[in-house]
This record gives sequence, C-alpha cells and structure tokens, in this order.
Amino acid sequence: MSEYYTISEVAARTGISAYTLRYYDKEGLLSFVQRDEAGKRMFRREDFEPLYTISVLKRSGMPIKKIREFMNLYLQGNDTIHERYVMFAEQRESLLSQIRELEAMLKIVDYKCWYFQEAEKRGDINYYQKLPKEEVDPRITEFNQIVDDFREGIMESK
Amino acid sequence: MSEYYTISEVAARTGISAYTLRYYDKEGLLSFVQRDEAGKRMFRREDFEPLYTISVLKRSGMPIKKIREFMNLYLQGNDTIHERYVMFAEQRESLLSQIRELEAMLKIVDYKCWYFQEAEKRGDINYYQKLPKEEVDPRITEFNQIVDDFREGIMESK
DNA sequence: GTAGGTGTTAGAGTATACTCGAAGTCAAGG
DNA sequence: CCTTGACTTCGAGTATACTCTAACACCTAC
Repeated sequence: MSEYYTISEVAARTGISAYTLRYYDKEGLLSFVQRDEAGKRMFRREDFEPLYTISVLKRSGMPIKKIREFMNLYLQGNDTIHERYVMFAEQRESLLSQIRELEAMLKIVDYKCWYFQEAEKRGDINYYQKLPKEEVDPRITEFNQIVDDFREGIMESK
Repeated sequence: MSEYYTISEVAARTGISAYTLRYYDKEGLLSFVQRDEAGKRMFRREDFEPLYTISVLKRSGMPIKKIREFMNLYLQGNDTIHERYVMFAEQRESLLSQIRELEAMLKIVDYKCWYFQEAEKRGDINYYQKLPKEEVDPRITEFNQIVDDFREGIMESK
C-alpha cells in the first residue's frame, strides 16, 4: 500500500480533474498538500478530508475566494475553530435560501407544466381567455396575479 | 395611463437592469418587444409575462442560450406548445436534482456546524480521536465513512 | 540511451453572464 | 436655440471558474 497519492490518483478518485486541482492549488486552496524533492504533490490519506470539505463548499455554491479563506483558517488549527463554525453556519443559511429559491421556481415550473398540458389539449396557448370567468381554473388566476405583481414591481420577498 | 413602458421603467419594476435587458435582447431573448419609429423599445403590458418566464427560467439555472430556444418557440405560438411543455418538464427535473444536491450539501454542512460546536467546547478539532471508540458519536463515524468513500472513489450517486 | 509516461510551471484561451463606456439620436423644457 | 436626459448601438472590460498548451523535468522499461 502506497503512502501517498499522485495528482492523477486523486483526480480519478474524487472526480476533480488534475487541471482543476492544480488551479485550486494556485488559488491557495491546497496549501496543506506536501511536495517531494522534485516538487511533485504528494497527497496523504488525511488530505482527503479537507479535499472533501472543499468539494462540499464548492457544491454549496461558495466561491473559490471564500473557500480559500476557510482553508487559511484550517491551516491555523485549533485557534480558528470558532471562525470556521461561523463560516459553516453562514453557508447553512445560504443553502437554505438557495433551496427556498429553487422550490419557489419549482412551483412555477410545475404550474407551467400543467398549463401547457391543458393548452396542448385545446391547441391554444390562450384558451382560458375564451372561457367565462367562472370556468377559469384558479391556478391560472393566481399565476396571472403573480405576473401582474411582477409588472407592478411587487417582488415576492427575496 | 401610458400604453407602453420604457426600458428603464421595466428595469425599475422587474429588478433586471437596463443593461441586462439590452443584453438579453442582443442574445435574442426579447424579440417580442416592439420598437417605435426612433428605434426605442416599447414594452407592452402583455410583454411582462414572457419577461417573467425568462426570469423564472434564469433563476432556475437555465443558460441564456436555452432560454433563447424557448423564446423562439414562444414566438411561433400554438404550433410549439408541445415543445415548450417538454422544456418545462425537463427544467422541472433539473430543479428537482438541483434541490436534491443542495439538500445533500445541507446535511453535511449541518453536521459540520454540530461538529465544530463540539470541537469548540473541547478546544480541539480532533477531540474524538482521543475518546474510546464506544464514546465516539455515531455521526462522526458516519461522516468519516463518507470521507473514506470519497478517498476510495465511491461516489454518492450523483 | 531513448521513448513513454508521469509530473511541474506560467500563461493563454474558453465560456458565461453581465457591466459599462463612447458616441450618437431625439424630444421636451427653459 | 440649446441643454438635459433618456434612449440607441457597438464593442470593450470584468469576474468566475475552469481548461488547456508549451516547455521542461524526472523515472522506468526496453
């Protein structure tokens, strides 16, 4: 069993390309990686944990610069536990708001899927305009209200 | 009450800057917008619906090029209802997988928040390594297993 | 000893989505 | 009449995150 992993081994295992790993290093994300006499990166077993953390932060939408800040705190060890906790707590809030945003978009896209199916049945994208008011599905009225608010500059929280 | 809206009125109401609206137009997203004799864009009341749709698709993570495709179908009216339905259905799947991904990240960030609080109490980021095996919280064991899988190249679905 | 395969670096190129500057048009108000 | 302000276009600049090329350094196998 080899003590160290080369960049291409790490790339193959993590799904992060060697190019990207070198880019992350250049950007100061991989300062914890050791080098051999020739200057080659030698990834240790324990290096996969910070690597995984980088991957999680990136997939959470954190920009590289902020991940670098985090990694700088990581390098300083026990003195920065609190600061790192704060960063995770903030990222948690960011994730929650991203999820809320996507769920709001999902609701509208769900409506659009339904509406387009109804329109397809009738062969007319504006079929509801030809119906008497009381036969118009409330979902349509509700959506039109959202669009009216959009036109009037009434933003849905956000 | 004015019949038409200028670009800056639309910008103020929708929160999309005039620069961005012109960029969208250049990219073929706003072909439905009329112009006056002087070449100025005249947004009609009804134009806010496609504008809202563009906003929703963008906030759903759809790239501009694909939104353009959608808008080209929109311009063709009733003949493209089915194709547009398909695009919404695909976007719905995309949203669901984005939400699943962020929820998976949230779980890990939640764990990190908890772990860093525990570590802060003890003033040691690796406190659990000094505990007897049976006193280590199962959440820690579980997380370490995820990192082990990451190192072994065992991807969590995705 | 030399070809192949790995690694290194610096720096250029790509893609996406804006964001802005410059120069010009046009209509209304002082 | 002329300035002001809102609009126009074209094209350049910015930011982010890669993605790749070029030139070179090693080590191993034939």
